[in-house]
Amino acid sequence: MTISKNTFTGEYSYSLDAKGRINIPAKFRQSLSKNNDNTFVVTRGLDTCIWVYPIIIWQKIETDLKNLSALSAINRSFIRNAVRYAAITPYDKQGRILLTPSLIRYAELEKEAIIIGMVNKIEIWNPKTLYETDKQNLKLDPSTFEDLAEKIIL
Amino acid sequence: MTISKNTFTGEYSYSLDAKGRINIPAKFRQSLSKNNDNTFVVTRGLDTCIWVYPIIIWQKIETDLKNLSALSAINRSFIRNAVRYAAITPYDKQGRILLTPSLIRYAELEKEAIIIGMVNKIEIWNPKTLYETDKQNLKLDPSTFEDLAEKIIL
DNA sequence: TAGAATTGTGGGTAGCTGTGGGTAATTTTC
DNA sequence: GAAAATTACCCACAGCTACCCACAATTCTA
Repeated sequence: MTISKNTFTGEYSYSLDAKGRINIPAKFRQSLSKNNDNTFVVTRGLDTCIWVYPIIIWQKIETDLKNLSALSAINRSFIRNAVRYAAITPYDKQGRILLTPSLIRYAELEKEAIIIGMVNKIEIWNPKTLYETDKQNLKLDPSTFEDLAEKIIL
Repeated sequence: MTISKNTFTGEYSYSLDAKGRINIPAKFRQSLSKNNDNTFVVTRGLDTCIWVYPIIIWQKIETDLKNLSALSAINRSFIRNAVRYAAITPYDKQGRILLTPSLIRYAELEKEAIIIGMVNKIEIWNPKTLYETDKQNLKLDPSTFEDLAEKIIL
């Protein structure tokens, strides 16, 4: 396997079932490194979607958060917002993870869902919301994209 | 099991009963390392909430406190608050801990309570108070938030 | 191309979880 | 020292979750 571990690309259409479970594409599961213990962490994304991390990546975030002093009110608020909506979910024998009702509400998920590989994390979207967000983003300053493209691609 | 011990994430709604008992989410109890002996330490939080530590973590904090300079006013008041109201509470067969009347009053707790995993500790809130505190925190310096987010999440 | 293996989706059930309440032991009060 | 109040420990039970199995559709393979 030459493809690097814990890296996700591509877009897939999956369905959320009545119990709040959703399948993670087999390709994504196969990309997980062994030490992830078949486990993801789900949390609120910055857009109207759910972010899914391999637990190994999330543990790095946890460690950093542990090192913030609780004496500062800003730190406390930051930690609270960062971890409040996070849930650790190992996937079952069929490769599905369980989403919390709170996250499903936040991402406005119904039955149909789009799963997108975002390199080091995965996003889960309601197709309609994704379409609307894409449309909005087209209006953003294109030069910003060019700056990013130069930094990353070149 | 690669999932780290004594680490708590997520938000849950639980109820405080007439005897001052409250359930600790099963997931949090399962995250406790064996040497905690099914026991937590509860004390006043720096916000209007109750802080709950695994006893092992609390012992580490006590040691650190002893090493803090007694000269600094903030340290003195922190020590006074943290230690003075601390109570050791093992959880019962149903997974509940007993809160002291003094702590219940301090956190303005009524029947409904929100329990938040804060990585290395747990917070217990009155939902209303939490909502108000959230609103207040929006007024904190946003640039600090962004700095933290860039350092930690990316 | 046909068979085998894998993948995505749905559903059933045993056991666990959260919540309330009871009772015996212990402490407090007069 | 007895009565009252409090505490610690136990049981009950409804609702939910984790785990299991089934099966159709798709992909792989020889």
